[in-house]
Amino acid sequence: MKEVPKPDNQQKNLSGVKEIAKRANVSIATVDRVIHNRSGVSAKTKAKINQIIEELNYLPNLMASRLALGKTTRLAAIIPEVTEESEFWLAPLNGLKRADKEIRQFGIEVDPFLFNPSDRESFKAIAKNIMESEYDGIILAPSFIEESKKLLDECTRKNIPFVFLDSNIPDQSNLTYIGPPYFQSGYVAANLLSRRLQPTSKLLVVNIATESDSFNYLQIENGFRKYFKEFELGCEITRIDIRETEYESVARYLTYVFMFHAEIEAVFVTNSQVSTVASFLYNSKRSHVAVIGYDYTPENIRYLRNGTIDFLICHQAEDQGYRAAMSLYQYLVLGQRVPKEYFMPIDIITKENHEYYRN
Amino acid sequence: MKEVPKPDNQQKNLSGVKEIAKRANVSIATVDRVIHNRSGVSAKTKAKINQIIEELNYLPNLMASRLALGKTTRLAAIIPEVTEESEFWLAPLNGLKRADKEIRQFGIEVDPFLFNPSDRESFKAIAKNIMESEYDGIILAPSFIEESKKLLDECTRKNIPFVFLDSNIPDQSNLTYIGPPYFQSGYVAANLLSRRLQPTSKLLVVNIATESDSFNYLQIENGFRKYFKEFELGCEITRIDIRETEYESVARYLTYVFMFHAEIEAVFVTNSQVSTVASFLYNSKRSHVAVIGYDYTPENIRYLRNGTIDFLICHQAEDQGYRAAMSLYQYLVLGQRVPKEYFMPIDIITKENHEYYRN
DNA sequence: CTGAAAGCGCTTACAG
DNA sequence: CTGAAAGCGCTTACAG
Repeated sequence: MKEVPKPDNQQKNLSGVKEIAKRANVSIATVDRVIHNRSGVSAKTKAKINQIIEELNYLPNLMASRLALGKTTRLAAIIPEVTEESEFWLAPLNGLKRADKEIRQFGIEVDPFLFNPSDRESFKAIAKNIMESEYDGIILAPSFIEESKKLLDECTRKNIPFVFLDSNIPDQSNLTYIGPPYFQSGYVAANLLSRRLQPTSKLLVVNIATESDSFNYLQIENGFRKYFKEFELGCEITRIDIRETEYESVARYLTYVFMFHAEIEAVFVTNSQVSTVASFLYNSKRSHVAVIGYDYTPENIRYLRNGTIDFLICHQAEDQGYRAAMSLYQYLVLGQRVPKEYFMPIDIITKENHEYYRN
Repeated sequence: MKEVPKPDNQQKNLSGVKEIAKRANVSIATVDRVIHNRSGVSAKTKAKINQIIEELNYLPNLMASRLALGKTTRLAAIIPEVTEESEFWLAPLNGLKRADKEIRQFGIEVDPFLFNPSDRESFKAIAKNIMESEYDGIILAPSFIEESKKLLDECTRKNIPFVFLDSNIPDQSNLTYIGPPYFQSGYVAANLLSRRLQPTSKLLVVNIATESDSFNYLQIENGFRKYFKEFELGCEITRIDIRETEYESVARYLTYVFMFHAEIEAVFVTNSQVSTVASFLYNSKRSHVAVIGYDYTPENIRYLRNGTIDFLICHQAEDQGYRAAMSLYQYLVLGQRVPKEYFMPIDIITKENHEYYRN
């Protein structure tokens, strides 16, 4: 059908700045001023142009706009570095990179800055660096609350939008929060575990974390307990906080706990450190204990596959990074509105479905 | 910091067609010819230009290219219409619309065409229509196999890329398949049900579908049975095919089945019609029967919430539509390679996590 | 086989 | 307060 000559370029773009200018009897420069609400246009012509814009249902051509602007919008993403204890953060980082790759050609750049999650100073140094570098938007995993707030106050003053990634600080002027609904997530964990329990079973809740003000686990635990209360399950819940992440320390604590509570039938680990607990249970031949925890990390998947971990709850970590960047893009570049919160789904990962999961 | 004058435009783009042209001592028109592999360039200059492109690590500016091209790429999406029995298709349709909205500004347009899934003729009519309309790419839910093949042969002849959505036809020259891994999905269903069963339990597999050559359910059932075989679970599996979708017909069949197999403890419905079965079980007060089925439709969610359905397996139907369109965009516009298969995750939806699910 | 020129739709100094 | 003109990086007739 290629040979059929198509009468193509007779109708030129009937709703560009040119057309508006023509109809309003002004130059395109003036139209441009009105479109961007810049000063220096008489109220009268401004009104006229705006009316024509309405009539024409004008939408600016984004490609042309970006091309002419020629400037690049820069986003800084501040997240924990990826180490053995924070393997989780590989996925959000990948999501940020995917976003960068996708929108770079439209003049948006995403620069990741990785801080050491057990070192406040490393965070401060990065925050300082960023504030000196004139970024147009910030993506932030607010592990260190006070330090984060300081940074964000400055952003607010400079009118730089910022989004929270993976955990939220209430009452901030963030553009949006991209992350899990922690409370409900804990509730789901409880439900899954309860399917394996008797009303009289004993369970253990384990929180393993070093530094960081992370309060996510509190919401998780609240959701978890809510479930047992709601259904009046009489399970005895022991909880333990471990401030070290190495296997030896964790094993020592757990050995101690199991000494006093040998009948524990189920363990809930409130974050991705679940593989360490699984490792302990595996090594100490406690295969009957049901285990549930968080996140799609290689170690966790290993223990999911060998049956030590029964469920992993995941929140599409890669997508969190991607969406965090994209919401700034939507806001800054496309001028779209962005919902104040974007909750990730609560994904249930088992041995059977894990291989098709896209973290 | 705005007042600091930035020495900006001194370094112009050092890797555009202009720069290449300068270095190669040719005009940008010639560079353009080489970039797009058009004929009419001497082997020698072609080689030289290609070398410079290498050196400069040149990547064309997509915005400028689309802007200059001025033409729009048109994608046709052929999927079942959304009716009471095919509510599933609302989500992929929404995904297609989301893609359209997102890439329209780059000159790509996604046109949905909805056929009646129980009327081959409606499909044929649409196929004919599309073949006459010069689309640049096709998204197809291949419910009617022979008719689809006819359409796709023509696409292949005309060199129009096409992608399969939600179900696959083997051995076709499709760009990609976007949809569930059906076999494994059935396997997961079996695993979930088996958690509720004794080794001697009886179960029922129900397939409800009218017309359409859909063979997805076969893979699902194979995966389902594989699980029971693999773990040597002695459960007796009854299966039933119902070629009507109205409640009355389904209820009649099921009444009959339960007459002979009163002890059925679990039902697996191989598609989104699970709400009809749930409705029957609910009405006949068989709340002890475990139920699992497919898809996040309003009716299904209703029965998930009231506890009749225990699990829904979902495959991110909205995203399927979105990704189907985006893979054609990637291929046609961005010139990227696209994986031959993109399997959706196997999502497990329960009463507890459904409200955060993004279908 | 090759190049000069106009143009895509918007933006931005600059001059008035 | 307003406009003419050059330019963003690429594409496309058209002329040679």
